[in-house]
Amino acid sequence: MEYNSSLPIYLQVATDIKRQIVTGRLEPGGKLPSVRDLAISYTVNPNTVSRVYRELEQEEVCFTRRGMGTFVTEDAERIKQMKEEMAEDLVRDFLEGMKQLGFTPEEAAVRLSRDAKAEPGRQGEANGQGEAARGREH
Amino acid sequence: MEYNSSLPIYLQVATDIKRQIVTGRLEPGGKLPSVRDLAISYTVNPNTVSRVYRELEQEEVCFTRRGMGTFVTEDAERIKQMKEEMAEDLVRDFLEGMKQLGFTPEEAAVRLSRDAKAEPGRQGEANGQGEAARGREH
Amino acid sequence: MEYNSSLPIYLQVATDIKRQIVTGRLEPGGKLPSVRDLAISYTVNPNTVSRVYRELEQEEVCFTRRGMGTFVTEDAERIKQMKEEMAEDLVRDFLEGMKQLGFTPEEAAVRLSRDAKAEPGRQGEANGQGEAARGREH
Amino acid sequence: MEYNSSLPIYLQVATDIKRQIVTGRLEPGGKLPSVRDLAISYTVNPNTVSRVYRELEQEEVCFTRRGMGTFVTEDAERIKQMKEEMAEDLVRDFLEGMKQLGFTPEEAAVRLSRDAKAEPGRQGEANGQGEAARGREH
DNA sequence: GTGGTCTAGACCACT
DNA sequence: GTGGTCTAGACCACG
Repeated sequence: MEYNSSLPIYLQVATDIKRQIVTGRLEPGGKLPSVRDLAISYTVNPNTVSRVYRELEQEEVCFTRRGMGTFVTEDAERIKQMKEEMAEDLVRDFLEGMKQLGFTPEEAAVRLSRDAKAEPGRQGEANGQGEAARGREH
Repeated sequence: MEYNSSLPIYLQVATDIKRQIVTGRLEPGGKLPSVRDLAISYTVNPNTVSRVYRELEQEEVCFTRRGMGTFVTEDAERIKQMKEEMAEDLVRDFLEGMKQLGFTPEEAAVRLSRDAKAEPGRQGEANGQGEAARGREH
Repeated sequence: MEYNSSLPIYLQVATDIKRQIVTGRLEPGGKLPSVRDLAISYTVNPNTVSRVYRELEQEEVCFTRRGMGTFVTEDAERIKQMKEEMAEDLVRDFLEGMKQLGFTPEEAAVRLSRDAKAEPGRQGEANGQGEAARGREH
Repeated sequence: MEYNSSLPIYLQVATDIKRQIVTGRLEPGGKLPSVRDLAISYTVNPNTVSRVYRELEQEEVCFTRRGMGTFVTEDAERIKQMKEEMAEDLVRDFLEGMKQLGFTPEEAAVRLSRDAKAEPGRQGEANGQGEAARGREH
């Protein structure tokens, strides 16, 4: 994962976790790594991971059982909803950017459709793993 | 303009200027503010603005006449081309983000078309002014 | 190296580096001195050296790896091409100077051939070292 | 004339005068402009022009008659000799530059001959006038 | 006035 | 350790 200094690290990590959840790499009800392990794999401070889990809990994406660990929500509907929200954010940002270039939403959509065809979907390749723990010291 | 600490300020300012050029708020051949004036309006150091103008020159978007000032290129073709490039970048970033959520380009395009219709183009509003100098301490 | 105040120092240093590259004193792919070291050896500010390296990168003579350093391009063809460009510049300047004295290019060539014979080539001596850091106060 | 800040202005002006003499634009025995007029046409300080004339006198290119003005030497041989010297300087600088690029004098001569043919002599055009008084304040 | 160059010194991200 | 960015302030050449 690449870090973007514009956002607090904990939010960037949280987004990365959420992506793994909405794409099914992390299964509903599945156990998340321990705070300590996740801290190591992302090369961040354990306190930061704690904050990540707190954030995810607040968004009702995860839940914690004392002594057991942190788990992905079992609410498939909530996961689907979250995927929607994240997609909406991307759409909104894209349209905003295009607007700043002088394109109307319709023009943006036309353009995207054209380009999307040029670069057809390769679903299998879409969510490669292995970009997990590229760190940053803390 | 909002600053995003992930990108060097000089590139963010450069992008802002380019947006004003591609949307026609700055006319081909028109004079850009002086280094010092732009430094004041963006609340950055004059050296930073120099770097912005140097960057824009390198991209052949502007040209400089010593003692006269810095000007928007008169090459309308270049401006059009730049607008294309900037739009391509947004499209690429959007598709990449959607891909990370598990959407194929086709799915992304479908979704965008749907949302674009929901929020129809308001051409008149597209190029709002007035978001000039929101500062940054120094 | 002797400084000639007519040209910005960063270009003079850049030219010096390029000379070392085209003559093979600096090898393709080889590491250049760090910004700080070069700043010391030329007795200039590190920012000036940064600008030198930026310039060389723009000319595709060098490339940079963050945290690793700056390196000579591995593209031998580019180096050869650059040597041609630099030679062309010298030829052009020479012919221009002779023209201002009233010599045609042919006359200039004849004269040069005569003088070149008088001072025959000493290939071994051509790439003398040891003219490194002759300073400049700061 | 373009000024080159690497050299004292008086030497740059002197060189310009000498070029006009060796190319015949200023005739042997001819009168040079007054200090005051030359100062105006070059936009420099009259003291600077005085120094120019002093320099030219010392090189025996000009002579001064009190109350009459400054004149080009009538010694055609001296003029021819000076042209030689100036050409020699150019040749030497060119060969030095090529040597720094790794070319032997022979190689430099070969290259120049080739390029000189590519850009054949246009003697009539060689010494255009009209680039006299492009100034510089003082 | 304009932009261009240079210095000094700071802080950051990356390895 | 590496280079990249930014600031502050100085001086210069050009018009």
